Amino acid sequence: MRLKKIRIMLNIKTIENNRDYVVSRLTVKGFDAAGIVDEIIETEGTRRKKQIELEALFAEQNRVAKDAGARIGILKKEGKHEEAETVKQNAAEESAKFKTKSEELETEVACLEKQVYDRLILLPNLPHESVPAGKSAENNLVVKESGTIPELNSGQPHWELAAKYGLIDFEAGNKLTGAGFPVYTGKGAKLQRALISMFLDHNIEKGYTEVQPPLMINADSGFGTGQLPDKEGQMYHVVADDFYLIPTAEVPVTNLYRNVIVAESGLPVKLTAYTPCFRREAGSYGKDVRGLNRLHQFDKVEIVQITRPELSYGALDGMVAHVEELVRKLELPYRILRLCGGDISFHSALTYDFEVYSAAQARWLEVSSVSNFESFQANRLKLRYKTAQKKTEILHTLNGSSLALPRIVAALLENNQTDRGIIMPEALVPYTGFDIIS
RNA sequence: GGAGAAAUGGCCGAGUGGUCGAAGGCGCGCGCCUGGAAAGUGCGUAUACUCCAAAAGAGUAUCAAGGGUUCGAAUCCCUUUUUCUCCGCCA
Repeated sequence: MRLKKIRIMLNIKTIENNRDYVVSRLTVKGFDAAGIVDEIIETEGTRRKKQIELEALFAEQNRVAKDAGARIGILKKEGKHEEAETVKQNAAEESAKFKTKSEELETEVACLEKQVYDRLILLPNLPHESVPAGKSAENNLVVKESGTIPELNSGQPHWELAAKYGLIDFEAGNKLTGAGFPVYTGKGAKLQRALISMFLDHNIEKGYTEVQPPLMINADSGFGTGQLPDKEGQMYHVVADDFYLIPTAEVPVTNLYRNVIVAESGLPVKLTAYTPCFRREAGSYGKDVRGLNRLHQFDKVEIVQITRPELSYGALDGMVAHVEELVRKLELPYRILRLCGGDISFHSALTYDFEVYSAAQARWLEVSSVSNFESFQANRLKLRYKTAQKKTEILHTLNGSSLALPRIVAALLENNQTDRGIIMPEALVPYTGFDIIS
């Protein structure tokens, strides 16, 4: 007998038991869920009823087959083949009574199941209570601002500085691939490597284990962390083998724990990974894509944590503090935002963004995004843990950038430019091997 | 890329159409034995979902994944994936 397992994406139970709460929370994200939620609850109710009926039919069929099987086994051993044949035919007849009905029900259940599933994946994660209301980035809440914004007399933007000092060749990237794929050269290349090493060391020091994951993932992984199906167009798709280029290390690293039941003693899981990230960024334009501001390929060091549900917000605070420390080491003026409902991502419950000030462009640039996904990803991933009492419980996943390189480089170049050249922050010098770019 | 072999529970490993959700062993848990331990010995040891107020109990599904044949599939057939051996290619 075959019955497809229901793929629990989100907790249907949560939706059923807290219908109004779910709907009202999702309005914070500007999402009108009432219709979908009601459909889910209704369809799921029907599905469950049919499912119970179906299982009862299967039980009958199994009973018939098992009884017959037991008798046939004995008869055959005794060499009574004719009697065995009779038992066989009786079983076939008896079973036929249930067959038609169960096949019909089976189709029906599969259909209902798909209906529920199709609607379930449309629902974003519920935002945390502290997520401010608001439609766009303007409504994000600045929770902290720190550092001094340098006063430049004749500040050049980073793309000019990059050309002046021979750090980045955007033209060459255009030739090799296309816009958004820069070529780093000389001290520019070394600076990349230095930042990556510094960031990784900082994370390792704080108990994160370094991982080097694949840069391509399959569809299951894309689904597990929520890139699929709703963000399909943002990933590069390798058609010949049906792989996707990772948009962030979060995807392969978190998916290490897809379909895993972790022992409670193994928690929290803390991983860090450096990878290039590939994003199609369809629909971007203007000053947002100038220079390093928005690229199709960029470098990022990521941190991922997996914790027990009751500890996830403590872990989120810890990660924010951790990233803040790193930004301070770079001596960049920064601010921390709590994203409002309209700006927070589909799968996040609470997100803090870090922005550094880019002096020559006179604007804030996002360099890190630290989020708690609560059980949203874990549900998709089927990521759970065993309690000391041997109960299986869902986990929470979190991740953050620590840090994304391009805009850090942009800010470093712009903010630290002097007549003599670009001064490196002290903490970075052991990694670059030079203290000034001139 | 070609040819062959294989995939079984936490691990090892038996099982080629029927009393099989799966022998046996290891590991693990709880007892007994012991002054204590080891050895020995007894019992128990997968996951998900559902029914039930809950417990007890029961049902369904799962032997790489998906599909098929059959009254009945770990076992037969098809597809896919992965692993091993040989050949080819290669950093």
